[in-house]
Amino acid sequence: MEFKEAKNKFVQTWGALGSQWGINKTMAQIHALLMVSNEPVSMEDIMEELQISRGNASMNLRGLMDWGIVYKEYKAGERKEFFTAEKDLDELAVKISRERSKREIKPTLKILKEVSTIEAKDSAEEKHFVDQTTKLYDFVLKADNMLDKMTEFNDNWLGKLVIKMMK
Amino acid sequence: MEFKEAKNKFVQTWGALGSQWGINKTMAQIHALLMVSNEPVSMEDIMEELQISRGNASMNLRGLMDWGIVYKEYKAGERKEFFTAEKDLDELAVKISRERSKREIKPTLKILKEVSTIEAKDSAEEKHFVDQTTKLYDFVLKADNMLDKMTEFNDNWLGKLVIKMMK
DNA sequence: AATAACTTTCAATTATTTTTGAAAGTTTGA
DNA sequence: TCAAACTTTCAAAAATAATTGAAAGTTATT
Repeated sequence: MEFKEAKNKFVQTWGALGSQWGINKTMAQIHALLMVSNEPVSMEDIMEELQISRGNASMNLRGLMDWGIVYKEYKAGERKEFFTAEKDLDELAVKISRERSKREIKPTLKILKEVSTIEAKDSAEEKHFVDQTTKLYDFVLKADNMLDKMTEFNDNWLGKLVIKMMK
Repeated sequence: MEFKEAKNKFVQTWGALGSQWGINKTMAQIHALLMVSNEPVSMEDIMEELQISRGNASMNLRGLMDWGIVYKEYKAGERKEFFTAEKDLDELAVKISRERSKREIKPTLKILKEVSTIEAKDSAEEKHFVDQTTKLYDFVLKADNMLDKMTEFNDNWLGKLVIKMMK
């Protein structure tokens, strides 16, 4: 396999994966493209490589910057903007975890707290509901704390964690 | 908040969460409904509670059974089928992890292996591509192994893990 | 202050995904 | 073997999400 083919394959694969994880395909593809680029890429080049419109490129780049995993860069003497991706994978994982926690887990916890604290009358049905949603609340809270802990490590936490787990 | 309202809120929330994670809304809602039901639910009842068609219920129930997180049950003397969800949350997490590994991570690893082993000529661009995809391969492989380890614990692995991490 | 070089926005279009419902399929029991 | 009581399938319709492209917006330069 030659370079161009490999690069394309990687971008396509990462894009497909993105859509399974609630990130849109183009956004994931742009991210993939930037991750494997050794230097900042202009919007023009992104449009060209992925065959997408200016509007599409602009919106998805913004999305990636909102996630904190893509940065704008300016080159001296050049008027246009260039983009780079976070390339450190531990850092990438940390940012994605934090963002998902903020966007999804925290709001879910709030709802779980609410629904699990209704006054369960004596019916088995209601008791089970309260019991199950309480367990779910505890579980999700614990999972979220785990993510927090991981961001504390930060330096190769995944490697350290795997070692700990094997003991 | 009264029971019916709480139950509905929970089902809606879980459904919305599902769509962010690549699982469709109805599938997640059915799962939510079954999780908080203290006894098996018929397809008829699911259709009624979620206001969905027979075809939709049938297909999504099958999807949930393919994930191994919903089971069919038969009641003596009754002709129709009933459904229950896996209610043990550790078990649920293990099943979802295993399935995602099989469906998404393993195929991705295969591609990453392929593209990271092209012969990088001497251009900085190609070198960076090989370097970055290799790192990604290692990272994803490690993450996948971590999931495997977690399934070994199985009994409240999440709690144990959090304790370990705090040390 | 005018213009050139760029980026962002958003209504309309296009593509994708989900849902429906009726026909076909299956199983049980008389 | 027939029919009743179910479930599954799948083509068409509906709903949702992504994309386009041109106009509006912004910023730097002369």
